Amino acid sequence: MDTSADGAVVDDAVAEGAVAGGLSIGGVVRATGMSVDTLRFFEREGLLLRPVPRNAAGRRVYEQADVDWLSLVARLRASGMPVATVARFAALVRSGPGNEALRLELLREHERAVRERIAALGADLEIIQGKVAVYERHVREGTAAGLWAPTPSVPADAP
Amino acid sequence: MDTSADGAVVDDAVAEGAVAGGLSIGGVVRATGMSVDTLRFFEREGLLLRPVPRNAAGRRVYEQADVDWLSLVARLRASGMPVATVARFAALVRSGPGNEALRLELLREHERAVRERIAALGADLEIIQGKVAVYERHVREGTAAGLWAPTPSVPADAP
DNA sequence: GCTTGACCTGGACCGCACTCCAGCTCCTAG
DNA sequence: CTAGGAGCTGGAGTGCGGTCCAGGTCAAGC
Repeated sequence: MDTSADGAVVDDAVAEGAVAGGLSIGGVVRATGMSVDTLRFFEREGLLLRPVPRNAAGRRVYEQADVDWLSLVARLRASGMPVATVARFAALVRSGPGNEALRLELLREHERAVRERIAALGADLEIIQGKVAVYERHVREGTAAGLWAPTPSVPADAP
Repeated sequence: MDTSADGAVVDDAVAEGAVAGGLSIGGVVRATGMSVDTLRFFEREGLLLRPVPRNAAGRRVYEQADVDWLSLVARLRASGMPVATVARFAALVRSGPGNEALRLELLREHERAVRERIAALGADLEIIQGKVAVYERHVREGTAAGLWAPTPSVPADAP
C-alpha cells in the first residue's frame, strides 16, 4: 500500500472526518460545533496555535490537539473574551515556554471579568424577577400598582 | 413672571438638567449614564413609552417617569435583551392595559434567558478556573503538565 | 454684539464577529 | 465519464448597536 502521497489508506474514515492521522475541517466542525467559516476565520485571526498543515490537495489536516485547543477557545469566546484577546493568548502559547506568568495574568483577568459579568447579570436578574412578580400579581389579581401606564407622569407608581 | 413660553423661571435649575417641570436630555444623561446619542437612538427605535415632548425651542423635555422607564430599559439591555425586543415590550406597555399577560410572557422568557446565560457563564468559569489553577501550579512549581505546547501532537497532555 | 454651550436633525460611519459568495480543485461513487 | 460533495481562496456583505459629524437654532453671559 502507498504510504507516501496522502489520500490513500483512507476509506470510510473520510466519512468520519478523518484524513490519514488527522481530521478534515468537516470533522472539526462536527467535533467543535463551530462552522467551517468560523474555523477558517479563527485561523486567519491567529487564534490557533499554528497554521494548520495541509495535505497534498491543499486541505487542512487538524489533529486532536487542535480540537482540544479549539474547545478552550470556544469557552473563552462564549464567556465573552474578544477574538483579539484570544489571539494574544494564542500568541503567548505559540511562542513557547517562558511566558506562563503572562498567560496566567491574562486568564486571571478574564476570570475576573467573567465573575463580574455573572454578578451583574445576577443583579439584573433580580430586577427582572421583581417585574415578573409584579406582573404575575397583576394578572392574578387585577391590581395595577407598579405597572407602567401608557403615558408617564400621572401618579408615577413604583418603577 | 412669564408663565406661557417655556424658558422663563428656569434659572440655575438649568445647570442641573431641569427644564421647567422636566429634565433636559443632558439631565437624563446624568441620571441614566446613557449617552445623548443612545438616548436619541432609543427614542427613534421606539424604546420609550412615548415620543418625548419638546419645549418651544424644540428640545426634549423628559420627566422622571421616563428616567424610571429608561432605568428598566438599561437593565434589560445590560442583561442581553436585544433592542428590538425591548421595543416590542415598550410597544406593549405603550398600547395600554389589556396585554399584561403578553408583557409577563416576554419578561419571563427573558428571565429564563438570563438564568441560562448565567449558568453557561458559570460552566465556562469553571473551565477557566481550572486553567488558572494549572498555570498557577506551573508558575509555582515548574511543572509543565497540562500546558499547551507550541506545536500540538507530541504527547498531548490533559487539555 | 459676540461667543459659548447645550441641543437639534438627517445621515454617514464604525467595530465586531462572523457569514456568504463566486469560481476553482480534488476525489469518489455510480 | 460524469456528477456530486467536500474543500480551497480572496473578498464582499451582514446584523447589531451604537457613535460621529456637519450644519444649524437658541438662550445666556460678557
